[in-house]
This record gives sequence, C-alpha cells and structure tokens, in this order.
Amino acid sequence: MEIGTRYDPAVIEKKWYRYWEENGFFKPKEEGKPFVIVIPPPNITGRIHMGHALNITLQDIVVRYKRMKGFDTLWLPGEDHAGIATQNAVERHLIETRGKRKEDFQRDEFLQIVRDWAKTYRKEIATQIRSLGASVDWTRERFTLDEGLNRAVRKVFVNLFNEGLIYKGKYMVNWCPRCGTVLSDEEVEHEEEVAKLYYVRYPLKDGGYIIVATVRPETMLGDTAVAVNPKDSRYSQYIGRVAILPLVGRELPIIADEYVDPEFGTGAVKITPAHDPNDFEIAQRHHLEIIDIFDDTARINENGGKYQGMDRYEARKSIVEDLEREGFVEKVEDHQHSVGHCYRCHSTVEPKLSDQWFVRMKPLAEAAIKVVEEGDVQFFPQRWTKVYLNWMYNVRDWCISRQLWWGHRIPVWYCDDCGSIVASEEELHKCPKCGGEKVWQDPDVLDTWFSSALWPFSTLGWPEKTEDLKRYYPTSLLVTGFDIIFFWVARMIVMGLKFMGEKPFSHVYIHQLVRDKYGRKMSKSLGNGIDPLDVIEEYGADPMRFTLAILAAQGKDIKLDPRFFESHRRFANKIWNASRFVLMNLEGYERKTLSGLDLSLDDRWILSRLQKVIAQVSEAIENYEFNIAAKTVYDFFWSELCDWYIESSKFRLSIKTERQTVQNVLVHVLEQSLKLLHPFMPFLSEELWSKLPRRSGPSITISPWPEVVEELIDERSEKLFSLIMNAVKGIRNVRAEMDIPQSKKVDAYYISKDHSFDGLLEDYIARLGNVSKLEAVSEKPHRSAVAYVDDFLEVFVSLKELDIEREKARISGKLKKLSKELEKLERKLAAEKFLSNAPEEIVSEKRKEFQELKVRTERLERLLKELEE
RNA sequence: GGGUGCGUAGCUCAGUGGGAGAGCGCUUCCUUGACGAGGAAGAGGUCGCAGGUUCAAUCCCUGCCGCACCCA
Repeated sequence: MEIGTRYDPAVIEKKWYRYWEENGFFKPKEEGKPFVIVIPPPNITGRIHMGHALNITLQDIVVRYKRMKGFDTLWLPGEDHAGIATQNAVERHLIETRGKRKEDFQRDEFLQIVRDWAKTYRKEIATQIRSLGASVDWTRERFTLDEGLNRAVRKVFVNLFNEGLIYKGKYMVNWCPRCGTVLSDEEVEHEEEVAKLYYVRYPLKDGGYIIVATVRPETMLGDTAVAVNPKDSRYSQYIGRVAILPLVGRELPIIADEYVDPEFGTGAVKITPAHDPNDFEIAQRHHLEIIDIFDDTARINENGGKYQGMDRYEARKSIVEDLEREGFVEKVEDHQHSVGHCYRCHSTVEPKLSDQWFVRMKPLAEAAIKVVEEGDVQFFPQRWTKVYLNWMYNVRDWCISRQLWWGHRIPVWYCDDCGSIVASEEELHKCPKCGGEKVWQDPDVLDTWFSSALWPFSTLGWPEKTEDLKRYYPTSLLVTGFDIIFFWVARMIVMGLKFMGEKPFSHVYIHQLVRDKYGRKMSKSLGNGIDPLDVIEEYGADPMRFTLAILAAQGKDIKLDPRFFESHRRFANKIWNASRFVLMNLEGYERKTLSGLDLSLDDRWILSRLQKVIAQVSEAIENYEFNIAAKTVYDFFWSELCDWYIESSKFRLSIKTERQTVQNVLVHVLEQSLKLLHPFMPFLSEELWSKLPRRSGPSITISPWPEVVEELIDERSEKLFSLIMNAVKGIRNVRAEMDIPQSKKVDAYYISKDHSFDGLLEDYIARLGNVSKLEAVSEKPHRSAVAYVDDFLEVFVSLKELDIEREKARISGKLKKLSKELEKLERKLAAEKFLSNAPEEIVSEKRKEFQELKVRTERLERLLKELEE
C-alpha cells in the first residue's frame, strides 16, 4: 500500500465530495425515521464567513451522525436573496464598474442585472459550502426568491390579508435614508452615542420664554407644540399659553402630557410629531398638526424654508448657528443617548411617518408562545427560551413592506376606478370589484424575512401537497446564531404554526458567535475576520471543522485563535500516520470476528476503552455537546490508541502467534475510530477508511455508526493496564532524571503482592518500558532507583552507578507532593462532621485513598532512609 | 433602566459539589522502523474579589469589581 508520510488535505478533499455527490449519498433514502434540517440560507452578497463555517459544520456533524445511525436523513440547502443587502451590493457594483446608478435603469432592467448576479453568487456560495464538506442534498437546493417560494409567499400574504392580519397604514416607521427604504424594528441597531443637548429659548407670545432641551435642534422646523408634565409645578402656569417657534415664527401651544419626563433637560420639550415616535403619540392625543420636514434622503424639504435642500447634519449646524446668533441658545451640554442605525448600511435611522404594510403579530404570537412554553419546540442551550419568549410576549406589529426593487413584489393591486385594494395570488389586469382596467400593483417588495419565515415548508413544496412535505415536515432541528432568533426563528415558528398547523422544528440549537482572539466580533471594518476559505486552503477543511467543533462549548462564544487550526492539522496528521502504521502492517491479515480471537490484556483494554468512547461520543452529539464529542475522540485516538495500544502492538506484530490478533484489533479499532471521526473530519476519515481491507459498503458516509458491545467492556483489564501504564511512566521518569536515554535498555526489578499477574506485568512493563529483563525480587536491590510504588506493585530500575544524592532528591520531591495530599486527607478524616455527614461512599473512598497514600509514603520514607545509611 | 453571559496556567480555551485539565508557548532529553506536523520527562494556577450555604465550594447563593452582548 502506497501512502505518504504526511497528511495532505488538498489532495484528498478534492476527490471525495464529488464522489459522494455523484453517488447520491446525501439524498434521503426515503425509508425509516426521518431526520431533517433546512439550512439557514446564506446571503448571496459574497463569501461565506467563519460564522457560516461554524453553522454548517455543526449541522453536518449531526446530519452525518444521524445518517450513519440509519435515519432517513435530509439536509436541504439553499440561499437567501437578501433584499437590502443584495440590492446595495449590486448598486455598489454598478457604480464601480459602469458608473451608473439604480435610477439609470428601468426596474426590469435592473432586476435582470440582479438576477444575473444572484446566479453567479449562488453558484459561488454552493461551491464554498461544498468545500466545507457539507452533506446537503443539492438536488433539493432552493432559493428564497425562486418561483415555488414566490407562490408560497403570495398565498401566505393573501391569506393573512383576507383574515385582516395584514394591514396598511400610516405610522411612525424606521427609515434608512441611505437605503431608501423602511426597516422593521428588528433591523435597527441601537448604539449609545455622545451628542449635544441644546437648551433653546422659545419666546412666549405674551412675554417671557420657556426653555426646551433637544438633541435634534434641526427638527424644530417641524415643531407643532411644546409639552410639559402636568404634575410639574414649575410649569403649571405655562400650560395653555402659546410659544413662538424661533427662526420660523409659528405659534406653538404649550400642552401638558404625562409622557414628558420632568427630570430630562428643563422639563419642557419641543414636540415634532413627524420625526419622533413619542412626539407622534402625543400629537395623536392632543390633535396636533403634523409637519414633515424631510424628504426620503433625510434632506430638508419645502416645509423647511431657507434650509430646504440641506441634509440633516448640515441643517443642524446651520440652525444652531442661526439660533446662537439670534440669542436663542441658553446652553449646550454633552448628552449620551441611544441612536438607531440601519443593520445593513449603518446609517442613522430616521423616524418617519409613512404608509406601510404590517403584519398584526399579537394574534399570531399566541400559538408560537404556547408551543415553546410547553416544550414542543425546545431551545439549546435552554436559556434562549427566555429570550425568545420575552420578545414574543412583547411582540409588535411587523413592518413588511420595503421600498426596494429586489424581492417578492407585494401581491396587492389598487383600482383607480373604484379605489379598492385587492390582494391576489394571480396577476390582476382588471379590478375584480368594478371590472375597471386601471389597476396597478403595489411597487414595493416584502421584507426578505417574510419569505425566510416560510423556509421550512416552502422549500418542501408548499403550497403544493408534495411527498416531501408530507414526509419531511416538521423538520427535526434548526441550527443557527442567536442574532437571528427574532428575525428568523420566531417568525418561522409563527408561520409554520399558522400555515402548516404544526411547529416547523422540534429543536433549535443556538450556536456561538465566532470572535477574534481578543473577543471582538469579526467584521470587515475591523479587518479581523478569518476567512474560512483561506483556512481550508492553509490547513484543510477537516482540521478547521474539528477546531470549530472542539471550541463549540454550549453557551459560550468562540474566541478563535488560528493556532488551534495548527493543532488540529497535527491531529489530522496523527490520524493519517496511525492509519499508515496499520496499513503497513497488514501482511498476512485475515479478517476474523473479535470473539474468535485470543485477546491479550492490551487488546481487551483498548476494546473496552473503545466501547466507552463510542457511548460518550454518541451521547454528546445527541445532546449537541460538540466540544465534548470532539475532545473525547481526540483524547482516545491520540493518548490511548496511538500512545499506548499502537506502541504495545509493535512488538506483538512480530510474534507469529499474536500477529493475527493484533492486526484484527488494530483494524477494528481504527475502523471504528474513523467512523467516530467521520462527522467531524469527513474527508480524512473517508480517505483512510477506503484504504482499509474488507470494508463493507461504498462509503463511510453511509456505513453504520459504531454500537457499544457490552461484552467488550472489561473493567479489570482497564484497571490492570492502567497500573502497567503508571509503572512504565515511572521507569521513564527514572530514565529522564537519571540521564538514561529512552533507547537504551535497562534492567529492572519488581515486587508484586499477587503473583497471578506476574507474567503479564513482566511482558508489558518490559516491552513498553524498554526493559531488557524484568525480574521478580522480594526486596529492593542495591544500586537501583525507585520507579513506581503502590500497595500492590513496586518497580525498580537497575543502575550500574547510582547517584545517591540525586536519588535522594528524587524521592524527597515525591514525598513532598505526597505529604501535601496526605495532610489534606488526614484532616478530612479527622473531622467528626465529615464522617457523620458525608455519604458513606465518599468516606470509604477517602479512607482507601488515604491508605494508599500512606503505604506509598511509608515505603518511600523507608527507601530514603536506606539510602542514607 | 431591564436582562443574559463571561473572569481558570504566559496565551487561547475546556471542565467539575469530594483528586485543578488541554493545545500552543517554555525547560531538559530523544533523528528506536506510523508520524520531528513526532516521542519522553518536567516547570507553571490563592480557578476575579468579599461574604454566605454545605461535612466539603473553583463549581450553588448574595454583593462588589472588570469585560462582552441583547432589549427598552
């Protein structure tokens, strides 16, 4: 068998994905119990990032595990059209490449350009997902804007509209002046900013003035009142009087409203109903005039007089200058407050009064609350349940219209003849009410998340009654980040319950946020992102996946230090070379059943350990404890299989009578280990598995997951072998501290209390400790150093010339450590309270421990004393 | 203002009501035939601080300090 000494990911990762895909291994087998995941569709705006890599890796681990477990496994892939983000990206691209703006194109022309872009990027994203090794079924790939999904969107909209759960109305919304569209509340990110608080004098019509405090003096152009708190005695004589708006001259009533916080500023505030949500509400209560002073790009409009045409920041500067010049500014203070930003372009969001479409959420939320409260949908880790419920309890109506071109067009038509508004799944050319032909479709599109909310069933064919829908809905698991619990998870639950009558998934695993090694969010602006595609190129997809898995401790963010990739590339190399060792030693191999073999102690030990590892890894994956699963395989493979069993096997392979047994155990343990590794390192495990003799089936991907064989669990062998390992470590310690090279054979002696194990001890300790002759004695020979001591076994290494001082120092050092522990135990066992309160089990365990330590201490003390004589 | 999470070795991180762990880094040694991307042996921590609960606390509770995030 030709196999290189080094693991080279580039070579093996290329060939296997195609093999898997071409052979349809990722397609569900359509029999047995289904296990289904729909992928959180990545945006088509560019490359996948480390968050995607983590998200996809964790899903793939579960999916590959379930597939091997025999489930009818479907992992459905796709991409998201990402309305605002994609339109922004294409607009940017057009300006850079053609110097043209969106407005230079017809709507249809522009959409064609975006469709071409989407095609290219969908393909690119798919390639990137493949490079991660994701075992998704590409034959079922979907796009949030494809025809089938559009049908689903139209049907949902029309149904909700007809039920009165979707309505249109003029409300205060979040407007992004850069993107030129309204945003939902969730799409606004609040940040603390330090601003100026301006105290401005508003003269009173009948003399004197009132001082109002504001952080946005430019909005005064739209002021229509001044308000104070009715309980604020300072201002009671002002209520009902009239103020004159500086620079403008408009008369403003002074009103009283509970909303006004007497503690803020002077206790008197200006009211700008068109540009502040609270002011809008006050205006409703007091029937105030509403004056909009901004256009859609947040420039002052015709209502702003001489300031018309200025953007909001220029206007602020100019108005403050004018106010100061005319003596209206009382003072200016620093003031910290929260400012909303667009989650796509980060511009400051402008509160704006606008006619938009909304989903009435309250009635829809009821079922979505119940299903989580009752545990029908479960969050992992559990604490996210509270986050979800909190949001759902206080849910507000969802603004779903967007002033964009790229997206699902709102399926609503307006009739100019009779004025009716009709929602329809089909294109309308005539008014269904009056038959008039002057009908036109709403120009806006829907929030991208509206179509995403339907993803778990629209991808399976809904509203058609497909076989897939019948078989694979509801899905089993959703894996995603906490940042889209509100955007996506919550809305999927709402829509799934509403239109399928059933939850969209049973489990929601909320994974970590990937941060840089300093704990900062990875972002383009910080330039601290680690590109998963670069990592794959440098280290391989398998080591990257393994790294992400082993760091994915539940409930903690991942601080990613690239050194981890290096560590796990080494692990991959270790796996490679261990397999290489096995494959190089297969001459004369014949497959036998384990029960037909004459197993030795090390065989029984590794097989017993393997059973426990199988159980632990399986359980950890079932519980989404990816870090525990990965760590368990890692430790078993490296510290037990490689460090001990393979080392132990080397000698035995040369013994004719043992060779077959060892070969069979090696092949068995390796094969099982590769299977345990497969969900984490699919490429490497497939490559090595394919080289193993007499493997069953065409691919590890569809091979059965290891099952625990109870009969192979052997506590006694585990205990005995661990004694041997400790004795060998003792011998190695003597070597190291007495400057005896590892390669040099030494003589050694032992004293054992139970001679029935003598043969085993002699064999294993001699071989693993590189001892030429291990001889049973009844007393410590002169000129020997103590390697291991307990109440069952003592081991000594023979030294031609014993450096007495050095040996004394060694023993003293060990005694020092022992005495610390011994003291602790002694104190514990002397405490009456401990003896009477602690469980019996613990007490006897401590007693035993104490005895053991005591024996070792006394023995070492005696040995030390002998040296001194 | 309300809420959540985190402070463990020099660094990056696991973990647990009863013996403090890993990787990297560091020290010493080893080119023995799977692997020097390796092997062996070591050094290194008052588990943020202060109380409380408990026979027993790094772990549970309270407060404080520091960091991060979410919501209003």
